[in-house]
Amino acid sequence: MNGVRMDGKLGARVPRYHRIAEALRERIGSGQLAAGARLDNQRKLAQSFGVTLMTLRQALELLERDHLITRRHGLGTFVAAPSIDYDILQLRRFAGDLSAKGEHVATRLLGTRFGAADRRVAEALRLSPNARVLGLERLRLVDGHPMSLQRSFLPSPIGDEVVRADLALTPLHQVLEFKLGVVITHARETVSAVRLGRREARDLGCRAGEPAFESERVSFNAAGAPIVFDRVFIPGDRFRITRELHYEGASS
Amino acid sequence: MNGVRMDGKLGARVPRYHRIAEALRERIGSGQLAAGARLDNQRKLAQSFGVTLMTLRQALELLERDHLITRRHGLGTFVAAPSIDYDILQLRRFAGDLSAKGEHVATRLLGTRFGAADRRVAEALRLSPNARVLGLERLRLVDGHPMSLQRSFLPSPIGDEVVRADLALTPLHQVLEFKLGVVITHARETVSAVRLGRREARDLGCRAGEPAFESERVSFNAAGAPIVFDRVFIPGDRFRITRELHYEGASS
DNA sequence: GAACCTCAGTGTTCTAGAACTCTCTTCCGG
DNA sequence: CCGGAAGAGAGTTCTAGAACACTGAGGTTC
Repeated sequence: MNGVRMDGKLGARVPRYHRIAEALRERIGSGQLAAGARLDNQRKLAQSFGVTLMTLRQALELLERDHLITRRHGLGTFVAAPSIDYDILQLRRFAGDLSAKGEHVATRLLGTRFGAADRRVAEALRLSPNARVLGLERLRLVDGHPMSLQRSFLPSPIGDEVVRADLALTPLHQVLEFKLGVVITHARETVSAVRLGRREARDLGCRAGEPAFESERVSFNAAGAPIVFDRVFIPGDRFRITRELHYEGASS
Repeated sequence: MNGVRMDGKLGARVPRYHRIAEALRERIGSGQLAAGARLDNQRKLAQSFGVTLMTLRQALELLERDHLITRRHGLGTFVAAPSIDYDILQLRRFAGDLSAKGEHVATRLLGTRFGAADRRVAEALRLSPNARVLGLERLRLVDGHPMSLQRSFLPSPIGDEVVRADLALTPLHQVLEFKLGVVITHARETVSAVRLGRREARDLGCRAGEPAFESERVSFNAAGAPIVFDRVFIPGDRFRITRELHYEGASS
């Protein structure tokens, strides 16, 4: 990173197996290798990349660690169903979380609209029912595939400012922080398992009735005032929550 | 050829590099290798275990993935600082310990049975596929209503002991701790959203196809050996995950 | 029909090196 | 005193196999 290797001769000192993994990642990302498809067997792959079996396997190792493929002894190597681990212990935000794993994350703004808050939104934001709020609808894409549908609601004073920013380019939390000086310090999140509604399913490119996570989150600033309410839908086959638990019991 | 242990059929066939990782894990766990200590260099370690560098490195790979060691190019291999995750530790279990909330919780034992481990179970418990495991099926009732269906799997040596206890009366973790001296110190849990199968729905008293949480958990003892695998189903309308998030001054 | 056997295809483990890179220390020339 | 060169010690990448183990399919036997 810092040590800039500009000396042309070596240039790319990326290990062979990294490059192979990259090439395969490409094939998977581009759809050339669809989810569930079986790759060539390892010996063939090794030969086609001109490396040893061991080297190829190192590449597969990388991909498996990222859940891009699964290997099954005696059967073959398969493109994994797209599914993402959300390490619930890491409080990093969604986008940051995934990009840390080397996936390409994009956000598509589906629309913004002022309207009346529904009951849950009003309650969460401590507004009177039917108060005017700004609603944002965004689709998160991971490697080009829809991952989650996010509906955010902001109280109209804040919303008035936010709506002037280019949300297609600037993440919401940056708009809040740098344009409005509002910093989110904590949040409360509730996750439940639901059936996808028709509209949500359409936007997410799957069938209505599919099981999904629904996460409702209220974010607060340091003063404890609610700033934004998010409702996120994530199809169950594209997402997992993992966490580590530590039981202390021993010394008590 | 090399000391292959042909003992019986159970648990044999553990790859060399797994055993080496286990041995090192032991040294680290016992304090023989303190945090921050540098291990022998890889070639020496390989020699002392009587394997090739490549094989030894596979063992180190495992340990690094578990954050037990860190490797630094040009410097050496070090026992990792026990840094990770002090804070958030919600020690309560995901599906357990609802009793903390004052509800009346009961457990009904639906059945116990020895059988062959399925792929996920075998993998999680590090057994060979189709190894014999004890399966327990339990229904958790909160205030008399079915809340969750829990299927637990234990390796047969442990299962043999467990099955003699009166699980209708004694919680599993107590049986493990007081009858077998096995203490669960940590676990890894993965939660996904699924559709309930017919059998599960029947036991839980709801309709097949309903959205539900599925939690898979592997519990480990202090030595890092997997002890029990749990698969829990909870209908989506009966349960929510709630958590508080605190964003530190991370400037990213 | 059920249970067993065998076999081809595929992933997994392991060997015995060789060459390379990275970090730090030491030493030499200025 | 400073700055670079040299070297030692450590991790990393890669080769060219060989032997082993798992899965599923298709026969064979009872």
